[in-house]
Amino acid sequence: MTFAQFSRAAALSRREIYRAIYAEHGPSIKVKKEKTALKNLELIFEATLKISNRKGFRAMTMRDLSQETGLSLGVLYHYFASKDELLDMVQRTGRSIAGRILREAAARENEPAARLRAVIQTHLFLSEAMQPWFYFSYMEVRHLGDPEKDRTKAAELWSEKLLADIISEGQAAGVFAPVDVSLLSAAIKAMLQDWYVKRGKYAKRGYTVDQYANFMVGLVERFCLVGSKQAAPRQGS
Amino acid sequence: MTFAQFSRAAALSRREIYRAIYAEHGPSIKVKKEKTALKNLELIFEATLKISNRKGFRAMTMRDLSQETGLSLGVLYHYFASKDELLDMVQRTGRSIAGRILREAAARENEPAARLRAVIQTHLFLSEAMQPWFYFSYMEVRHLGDPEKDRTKAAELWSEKLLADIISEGQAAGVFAPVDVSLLSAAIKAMLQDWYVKRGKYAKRGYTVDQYANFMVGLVERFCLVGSKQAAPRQGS
DNA sequence: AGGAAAATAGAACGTTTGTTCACTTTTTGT
DNA sequence: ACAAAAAGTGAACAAACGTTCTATTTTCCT
Repeated sequence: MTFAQFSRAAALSRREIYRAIYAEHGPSIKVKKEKTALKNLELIFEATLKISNRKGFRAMTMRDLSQETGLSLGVLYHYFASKDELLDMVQRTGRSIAGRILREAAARENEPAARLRAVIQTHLFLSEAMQPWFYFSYMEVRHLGDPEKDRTKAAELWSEKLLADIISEGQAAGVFAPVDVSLLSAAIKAMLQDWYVKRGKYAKRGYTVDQYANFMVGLVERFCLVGSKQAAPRQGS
Repeated sequence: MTFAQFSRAAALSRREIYRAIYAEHGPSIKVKKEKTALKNLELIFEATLKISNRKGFRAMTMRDLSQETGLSLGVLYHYFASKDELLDMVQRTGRSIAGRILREAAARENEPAARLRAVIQTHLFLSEAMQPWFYFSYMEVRHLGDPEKDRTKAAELWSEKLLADIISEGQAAGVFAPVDVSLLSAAIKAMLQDWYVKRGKYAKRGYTVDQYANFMVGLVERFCLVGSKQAAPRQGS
């Protein structure tokens, strides 16, 4: 699978995302007309990610947000009750989308090696398509209230366990070598996260997400695939 | 090398660290007697790392810092001119210590495979000994002013280039396979960072830094060492 | 076109923040 | 023991913040 194929397959249109937010947070949002609500929700979320990912959510002021969106302070508070609630909304939305797509990808394959490859690729493609969201979620966990913080950490552990289960299954089937499952899945997660946390670095060096995915899959398979081809791994692409 | 050996070898005594800070920031610090200066500097730095690493430097107030250190607001400002300068001081100190130790470790070995192993181990052991510092530096880059931010990023790229150069050298000597140098050194960095960013996760699972170091070295060597032993990698330790 | 409903604007308010400074307490040198 | 120097205190201040609210503009429906 390539990133281009993934983009076509995954239903990730912006319109739908904001429609889902509007539907879910209906009671909290004091705007009646869907058309203006969607337009402003997109403005607000986009600006929040842009400003926060530059200087941090805590350092972003409501006046920053007002200026960037072109909306007045009063209007902003028609979409959330407080700045903290805005933080929760961004967090929740990203998590629910990411969870859905990852679950679908893991269910599509059966054979352990293929499943492992699919989850790695899908995670990378997803974080590529939603980079600001992933970066935000990663950097702002500390500023969440306890309930939302717990949910975020649980989601991260869930995706790591998804990897661990696949590896364990492969070991039981004899296709993966008996490496330390917990450490290997943690290492895979670390590399997955690096793609969206250090996105700028990879862009500057001219790497595409497809190249990174190929490299990661090669690295992981060469480490734990039993009887992996001993030919030297290829460069980049 | 083990972490215990590293701890004994590296000169990392707290007294010396704060003496260096006091010596370097002499003109900015309005306290004449070295003894009280060192005592309070340690209180301030320790408290800054503790509070900031829980809720972020920006969210830490001077009153938080005053309460945690037991020093009054007025006294705090005898050690730095502003909150931003405190941020810079913490950042600079950690960077200079880390840079010195890494440089020494890289110079000690000659053969590429041994050097690579030494740099990985030293980086891990160092971040283990100074975990709060590393975590702080990683999470608060965004809140630095431009000059200090540039220096921090440069230091990170320097350590990545240190890895890349060792790998390139090993490839030229024929001991490393022709893998993508830039991607491999980036992946190594990602795993090194995961150790101190997710320190709590690994602690909860009962892993020591020595186990993590062995795993990482095994993973990397199995990926790029030409003619690496095909025996299945051992579990954990 | 005109009036009701929805959306928008931004001045104003109370809090919290970083920072200062006149003052008190402690330590030092003789 | 005592003055001078150093260290420490916390009330006070201005700026900046999140949030509210009334007044105004725009949109919608008939």
